[in-house]
Order: sequence, then structure tokens, then C-alpha cells
Amino acid sequence: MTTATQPPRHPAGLAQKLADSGLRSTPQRELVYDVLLTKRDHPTADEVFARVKPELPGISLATVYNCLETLVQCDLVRAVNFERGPTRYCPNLRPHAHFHDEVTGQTHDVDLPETLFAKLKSELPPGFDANAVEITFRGKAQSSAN
Amino acid sequence: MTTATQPPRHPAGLAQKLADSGLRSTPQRELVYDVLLTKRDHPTADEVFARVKPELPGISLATVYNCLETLVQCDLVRAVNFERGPTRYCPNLRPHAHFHDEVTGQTHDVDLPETLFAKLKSELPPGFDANAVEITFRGKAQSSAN
DNA sequence: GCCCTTCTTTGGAATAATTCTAATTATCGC
DNA sequence: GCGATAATTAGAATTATTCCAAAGAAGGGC
Repeated sequence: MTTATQPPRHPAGLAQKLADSGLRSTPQRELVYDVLLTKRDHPTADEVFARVKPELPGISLATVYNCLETLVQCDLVRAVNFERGPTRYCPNLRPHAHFHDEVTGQTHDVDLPETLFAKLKSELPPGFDANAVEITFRGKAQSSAN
Repeated sequence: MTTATQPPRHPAGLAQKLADSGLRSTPQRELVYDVLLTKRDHPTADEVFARVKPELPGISLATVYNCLETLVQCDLVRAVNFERGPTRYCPNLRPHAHFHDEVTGQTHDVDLPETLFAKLKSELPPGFDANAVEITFRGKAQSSAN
């Protein structure tokens, strides 16, 4: 048979962004990124590992951690922490907040107007220069739909 | 000599708040709380342990964790998490945000108007009911003063 | 004041998430 | 194809925290 390449399910941006940082595109990195884009439910490293393994059975958990860290470094993915829970990963790059449902444990993205982020930064006392703001809500969401 | 009692350096509120929850006031709890009130630099459990030990050499780290957890439960102290770092403790009960200085690693309280917290909650989509909002800034602070 | 129950503390073992390490494997440019 | 560099792997190590079972206080009723 001929060497037919599988169509990549991930945006072409990945290889480029990696190259920008002097890094290589690898099957592991592509697949981890793909998994994040496919089901955007803020999975933990363990969950990503579980989703990735069927497609690439030889992959190790350490590699999943490495890939996730790499994607975060390349600004393709955001790491989200809630209290002491395991780090979760989010491919949504727009500025947004997170809502943590205390009942289901699910994390939802909440889009907020840019102006609010600006307003928050403007409230800082003089001498404080923020380059990032993180906003987390905790409470109950009516519907459990993602 | 007479049994002169040391003046408690912690507010009388502690014993009361504990009693409200059916808990007892103990030297360990008093001292841990006192340490938090005395130096409000958002110490970790380890740091609290180190500050408490000279006064109560027999205290164990597990007890410090227990006491801190108790104080949080009684709403006398807030637990603050920043990324994956160890939990820090804050006796400031006013609603406020935290500014994490990337250079020094210090955490500063930032008072924000109540209206801003209300505004944030009002931006949530219908069906989302938040009972807490956490705001964390990350950046550089001009002065390293606490 | 003593007993009983309940609450606390304690030290050490256990756990969870993550990072580190050293060795193997893959990839790129020539 | 070769050598240098980068990436992956398995497993050990680390960190922060929680769990556990036993020993130690403390208050209430009598």
C-alpha cells in the first residue's frame, strides 16, 4: 500500500507554534493537543493520559505531563488550578474565568468582557503591575450540561 | 508566685467562634491563630509550624494542619492557593483579591470594592449561582515592602 | 474531686500529583 | 547514512497533605 498520511485532526497551528519555540512536532504532542481540543472538559493529566493511551498505547504518563507543559509554554493551552486539586488543562485562549461546580465537580468556562479584566487591573494600587488575572467562581450550576 | 495568666495576644473572638462550632479552645489553636495574626504574610503550614514550635516545642506538623483547617472551618482564616504551591493562610476576612509577586514570591492582599465582586457575579450566565469568587493577580510589585 | 465520654493531639505511615533521572529512541540537517 | 540534539520512557524521588490508631487533655454529672 502507499504511504497515506492520516488527516490531522488538530489545527495546523500546532507545528508552527512549536517551531516558533524551537520545538518539534511529535505524535505525542499532536495527540495530547488533539485530545484537549476534542473534549473541552478541563481534564487532568491523568484523564488526558487515559484518553490518549488507546491511540498510542506506548505513551507514558511522564510524556503526557511533558506534552502538557510544552503546550502551556507555547501558549496553546492554559493550566487551571482549583484549590489543591490536580491541574486541569484548557485550550480556550480567550480571556475567561472559570466556574467550579461544587456539586458535580465540573469546571465551566465563563466568558467575561475584556473591559472587566481591564477594570480589575485598574483597581490595583500604584506600583502593582499585573500581567495576568485569574478569576474563579465557586457555586452551583443549574444544568449539568457541559 | 501567684498564678498570673499571660494576656492572650489573640482576640477573644477565637474561643467564641470555636465554641459556636462545638469545638474547644486549645493552646495549639490559639497559638496558630496568633501566629497568623501577628505576621500576615500568608505563611504556608510549614512556615506556621516553624513559627509556632519555639513557643510550643511539642507541637506536631499534623496538629498545625488540623488547627489551620479548624480555623478555616470556623471562618476565622482563609486558605489561599496559588497554582500548585502549598496552601497559604490569611486572617484577612474582608473580601479581597491576592497579588502574587512573580519576583519575590510574596503574596499581597488587594482590597477591592464590594461592587466589583457583585459586578463579577452579575456577569455569570443564567443558571450559574456563585457563592464565592476568587481573584488572583500575577505580576511585579514595585516595592518589596510587605 | 472522680469517672466517663468526647475532643485533641501526636508520630508515623500512606497517598496523590508531579517532577526528576538516566537511558533509550527518534528526528533533523548535512 | 551520521552525528548532534531533542523527546520519550519507566521508575524512583519529592512535596504537600491526609489518614490512622493510640495516648493525652477537658468538661459535665454526680
